[in-house]
Amino acid sequence: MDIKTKVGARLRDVRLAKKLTQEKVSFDSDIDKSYISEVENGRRNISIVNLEKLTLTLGISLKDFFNTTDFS
Amino acid sequence: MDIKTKVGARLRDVRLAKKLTQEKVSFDSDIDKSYISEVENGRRNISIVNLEKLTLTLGISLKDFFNTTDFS
DNA sequence: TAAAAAATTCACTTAAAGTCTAATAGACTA
DNA sequence: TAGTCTATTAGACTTTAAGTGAATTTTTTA
Repeated sequence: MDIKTKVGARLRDVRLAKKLTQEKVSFDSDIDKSYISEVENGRRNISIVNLEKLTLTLGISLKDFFNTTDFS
Repeated sequence: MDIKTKVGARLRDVRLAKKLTQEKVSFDSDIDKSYISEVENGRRNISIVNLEKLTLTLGISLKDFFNTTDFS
C-alpha cells in the first residue's frame, strides 16, 4: 500500500471514529470537500500544511495520527 | 513554530544524528540538494510522498519521525 | 588564511495541488 | 418513490509545490 493510500485510509478511520462527515470536516478545515474525498481514497499527494489542518480538525495530533503499524 | 519549520528542524536533527550531509541525502533520495536545504529551513511545504522518501533515506519510519513532543 | 566541503539563496519552469461548480450515485427513511 | 444525506467524480480553473541550475555564503579543515 502506498503512502497516499495509507494516509487516506487513516484519515477516513479517524473521521468515522468521530462520526464526522466529509462535509463537516471540509467546513471546519476550510479544505474543499471533493479534495477530501480524493485524499481519503489515496488519489492525492497531500502537503504537510493541509495534513496538519485535517488532523487539527479531526482532533488528533500528528504524533498520534502516525502512531500506527501502517507507518512503522 | 509552524509545521513546516517543525518538520524541517526534525529532518535536520535526524540527518545530523546520522552524520549525513544534505548532498548525501540528496543523492540517496533523488531529491535536489537545494530543495532539501529549503525544506530543512522551513521554507517549503513538503508533500507526504517527498517526506516519506526523505524519512526512508534517513532510516526512520514516519511513526518514529513524528513521535516527538513537537508533534503532540 | 586559503582551499575545500557543505549549505543557502534565488530565479525560473512545469507538474500537480487545491478550488469551484455541478452532476451522479448509493443508502436510508418517511 | 420521492426526499434527504453523504460521498464520488468530472472538468475547468487558479495557485503552489516540485524540481533544477548556478551563484553565493558559511563552515570546516589542511
